[in-house]
Amino acid sequence: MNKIKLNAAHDHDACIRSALTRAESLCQKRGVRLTRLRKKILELIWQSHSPLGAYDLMDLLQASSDRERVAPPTVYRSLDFLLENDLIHKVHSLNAFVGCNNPLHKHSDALFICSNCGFTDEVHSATIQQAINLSASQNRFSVKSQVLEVLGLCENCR
Amino acid sequence: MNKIKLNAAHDHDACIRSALTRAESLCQKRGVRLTRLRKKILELIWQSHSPLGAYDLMDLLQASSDRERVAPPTVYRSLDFLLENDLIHKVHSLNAFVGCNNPLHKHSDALFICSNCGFTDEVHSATIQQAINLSASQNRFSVKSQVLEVLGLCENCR
DNA sequence: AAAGATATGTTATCATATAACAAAATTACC
DNA sequence: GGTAATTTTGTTATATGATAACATATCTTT
Repeated sequence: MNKIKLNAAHDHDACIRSALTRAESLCQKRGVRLTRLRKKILELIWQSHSPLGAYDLMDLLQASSDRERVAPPTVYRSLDFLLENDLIHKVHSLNAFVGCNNPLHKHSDALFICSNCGFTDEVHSATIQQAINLSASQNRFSVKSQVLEVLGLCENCR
Repeated sequence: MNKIKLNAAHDHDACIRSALTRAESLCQKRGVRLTRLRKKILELIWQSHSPLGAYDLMDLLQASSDRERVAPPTVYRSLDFLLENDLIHKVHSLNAFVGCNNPLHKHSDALFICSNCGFTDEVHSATIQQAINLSASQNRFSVKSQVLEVLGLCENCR
């Protein structure tokens, strides 16, 4: 995917800052620790604003700090922490991770991922959820979790 | 996941047979070749009726035939063929593959996957699709493809 | 039967993710 | 403040999933 083309409506710096601020307060509220490493990784994910693989993150960490290259377990542990605390999502179809917009909601949102620029939008739609729940109940299926990843072109790239 | 508990409504042998028959005629119609290997792999996938990983398939192939263990590229090439011809789906959240029910439709269906027995049901819901399309258009996003995987408990396991 | 095309075999390697244990940092408690 | 307990990070090795590149075999057409 190419570098993201920021659109006018999207102040990316503000977006990153607010995501980090929300993460801080959420972790404080939950009594968990957003350590320097975890925060750095979350920041890198938001800076990209497009799905990043764990090994991409390892490269970025090495580049952004003057530190040694961290090993896979280090980055995966931070990713696990961020996942558990709803601060990021895993994009299964890409083996990659993106920032989560609304970590406060127990959400099962749709991810709209631009295959050109990588811009990823997390959308909560009650309509989609109702449709899935209806289909589940018609098939006598009880839903525990779900993955909805939509690939296509964002407003700027289409 | 455990062995699948077949329910009364599901005649598994007939299910496999009909899937293979449909695959045969579809390939004939399309002028592509359902070779012995590809057919065997498709059969193994349907026998399981639950998502199988590529390496699981390698094991099963070895066990079911008296042949040597096939190497990864061999099985992945067959899987690619089956994917291209809409005979199977990839379950991204499990890195696994399941048989496709309706290979004739250009479909983007929901997969309901039982996390207990692995039974996987492919459901086409116009309601879900409409909801996704609506949400996409509201976000000025043009959809190319989508992945909807619902994990939970099937009728028998809940 | 030969040539061309398609499919499969083989070896090596890349990409993604985790197990197991050691060291360091943080927190809790006295 | 100092020590124990807990949590986090570092390190090494390895598991798991997937593909590249090239060789051999099989099928198709003539």
